[in-house]
Amino acid sequence: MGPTRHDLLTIGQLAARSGLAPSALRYYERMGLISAERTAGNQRRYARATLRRIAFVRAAQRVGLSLEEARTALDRLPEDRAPSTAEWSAVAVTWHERIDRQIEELELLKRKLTGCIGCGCLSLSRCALYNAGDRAAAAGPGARYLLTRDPAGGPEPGPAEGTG
Amino acid sequence: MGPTRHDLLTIGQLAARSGLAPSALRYYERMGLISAERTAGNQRRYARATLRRIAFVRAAQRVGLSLEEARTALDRLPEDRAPSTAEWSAVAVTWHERIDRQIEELELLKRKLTGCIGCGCLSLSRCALYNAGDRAAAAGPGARYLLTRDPAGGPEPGPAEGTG
DNA sequence: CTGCAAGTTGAAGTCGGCTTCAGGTCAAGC
DNA sequence: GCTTGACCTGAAGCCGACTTCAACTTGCAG
Repeated sequence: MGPTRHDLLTIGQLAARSGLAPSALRYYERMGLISAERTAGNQRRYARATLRRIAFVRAAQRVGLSLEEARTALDRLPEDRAPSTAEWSAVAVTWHERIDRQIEELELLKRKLTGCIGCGCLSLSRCALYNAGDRAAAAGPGARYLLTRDPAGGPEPGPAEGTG
Repeated sequence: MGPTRHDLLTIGQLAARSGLAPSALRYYERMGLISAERTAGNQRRYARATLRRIAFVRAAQRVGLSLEEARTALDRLPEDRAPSTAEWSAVAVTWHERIDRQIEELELLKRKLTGCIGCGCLSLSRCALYNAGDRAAAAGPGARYLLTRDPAGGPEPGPAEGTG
C-alpha cells in the first residue's frame, strides 16, 4: 500500500506545514532534495515523508551544510521511512563534529581578539586577530562562515575570504 | 609630516601586502572603507595607514560583520594613527559579545542535535533540531549562519562520513 | 622613444538560496 | 458552467563581496 490520496499534500499545504514558501519547495525539487508525484493536470502532490526530508534539509542548513551537501547526506538515509537510530546517529555525530569545529574556531578568534585588546596594534604583520593562522583565515574561495545575526537585520553571507 | 613619496603604495603593492586582490581594494574604496591619493595620471597611491584599515576590516569580517558594518565601526576609529587601547577595546568588547552569542547558539544547536540522536524523529513538529526556537531558527529569509568550511586541501567535511 | 607591465574605468558575471514576475492552467465551490 | 484561487513554467531579480572583462592610459626600464 502506497500513500493513499489523503496522504498527499499540495505544494501549498506542504509549504504551510514546513514553513517554507512554495517557491522554495520547487527550488528544492530542482536541486534534487525532494520529489513529488503529479496529478493529471501536472500539479505536484507530496507524500508525507517529504516533510521529514525537508526537516532534515533544514536541520542540515542549521549545521552549516549547503543544499548540495544536504542532498548528499540525504542520499544516505532511507527515502520513505524514518531513519533508524543508527542511521541518524551516524549523521548526527558528523554534524556534532562540525559544530565543535566551528565553536573551536570562534573560541580561537575570541582569544586572539582578547590579545588584541592588549596590543592595540592592528597591524597586518603583527595583529594576531588578522593573522589568525587557522584554516578559516587561510581558506580559499570555498570558505564560509556560519553567522547568526539579529532577525531584524538583513541577510548576511559570510566573508568570502577569497584569495584569488 | 605627511606621508612622503616612499610611504605611498601602489594598488599592486598594497594588494601584495594585504593579501587582497587589487579589485577587492577598489571595491573597498567604492564601499568607503579605504581611500587613496591620486597621481597626476590618476593612479591610486595609498598611505601606509591604509594597511591598518584593511586589517581592521578583515578582522571585522572574521567576527561576522558585513563591510557596511565594518565601515560604521571604522568611522569610530582614528583615520591616520593606530587606535588607543581604549578606542580599540570598545570595539573589541562588542565583537567579543558577538562571538559569544554565536558560540552560544552553536552550543544550543549541539544540545538539540544530541537530543535528536536519542529521538531519531526528524519530524517537523517534534524534532528539536528543526524547531530550535531561537532567533536564528525563527529568523526569516534574512537569517544566515557563519559557517566554516574546510579549505581545498583539508579533510572532507562530508556528512555522515565513516562515523557509523 | 618605445615597449610593456601595471594601472584606470564601468559593466557584467559569480555563487547560494531563494523570491518575484508574467502569462497561462487546474481544481473545486456554487 | 463559471469563477476564483491555487498551481504551473521559465526567466529574471536580489543580496554581499567580490572577480572578470574590454578597452584604454600611465609609469618606468632600457
